[in-house]
Amino acid sequence: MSAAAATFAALGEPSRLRIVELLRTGPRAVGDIADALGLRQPQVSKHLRVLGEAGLVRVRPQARRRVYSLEQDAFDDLASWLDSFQRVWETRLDALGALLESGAADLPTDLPTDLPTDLPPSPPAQPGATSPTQET
Amino acid sequence: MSAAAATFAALGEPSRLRIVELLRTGPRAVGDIADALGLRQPQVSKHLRVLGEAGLVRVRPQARRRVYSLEQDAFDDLASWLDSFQRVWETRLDALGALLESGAADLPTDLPTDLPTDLPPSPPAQPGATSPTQET
DNA sequence: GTCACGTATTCCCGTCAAGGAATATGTCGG
DNA sequence: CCGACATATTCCTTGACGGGAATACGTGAC
Repeated sequence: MSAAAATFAALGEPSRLRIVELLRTGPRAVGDIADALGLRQPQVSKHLRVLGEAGLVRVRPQARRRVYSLEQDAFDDLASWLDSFQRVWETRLDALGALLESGAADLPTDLPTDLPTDLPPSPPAQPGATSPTQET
Repeated sequence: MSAAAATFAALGEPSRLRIVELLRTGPRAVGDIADALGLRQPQVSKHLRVLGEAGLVRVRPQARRRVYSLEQDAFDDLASWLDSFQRVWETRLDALGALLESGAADLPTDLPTDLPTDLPPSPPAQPGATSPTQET
């Protein structure tokens, strides 16, 4: 599994995502995380293990406690992965614009000129609103 | 499950991530995706459904085919989610800078850029690497 | 050494999701 | 209407994952 997929899989678990978002406010020990999120300590340890294997957190033993913090590099990698998508839109829109300006009204039929507009009755899902997915 | 978690979960499946990365090069019909990735058509349809419910792709019926393309909004949302993490580092670095300027500043400029509770400078973290536990 | 504390690991179990195969739905051409 | 093509859906099985409970490990205090 690609590293990116492992990263996404780790973040795809709600409890783990909450842990990551909590650590966004600063490093925390295992017990503190469990307390803050209302989770049990063993589950938190398990989740932290997965997050660690995905390179998302690092641990620093401090006396008897183990303080976890976010691993910046992982988020940098995520950002550059995302960047490779941002450029897609720009490139495609530029290409479309150039094509239109060049007087090419005879667009090939297989040219995807379908960026904007119509959306068939399918996924209204968007972060920030609950998806119509069958959620238990 | 938060919408962000659903998005990450969708991308956390290797085949789905490959589909998304393929669609980065432009819209594709289901059969073309299956052919390009060496997957079977029903599985591709299932994955596309999940991606659609996560708001990551949209579909445009075109004759007998259904052409899928990336949904830009989902990636914008991901980017802003990531930004909220980037600011963490900046904030801390700013705080560090402010601290230096505020008078305690006779420190060398090559001060290790550590977080609130000092970090040893050694981030070999690459996605797909090892656990954070100190392998002794 | 012994104990208490914090954390990691193990085992068990229920659930869920992914792949395979078969089939249903939908759409176009004749 | 019918057949061919493209895609979606269903059923089934199996493996992985998450939570609960109990326990092992490591470290500091006495």
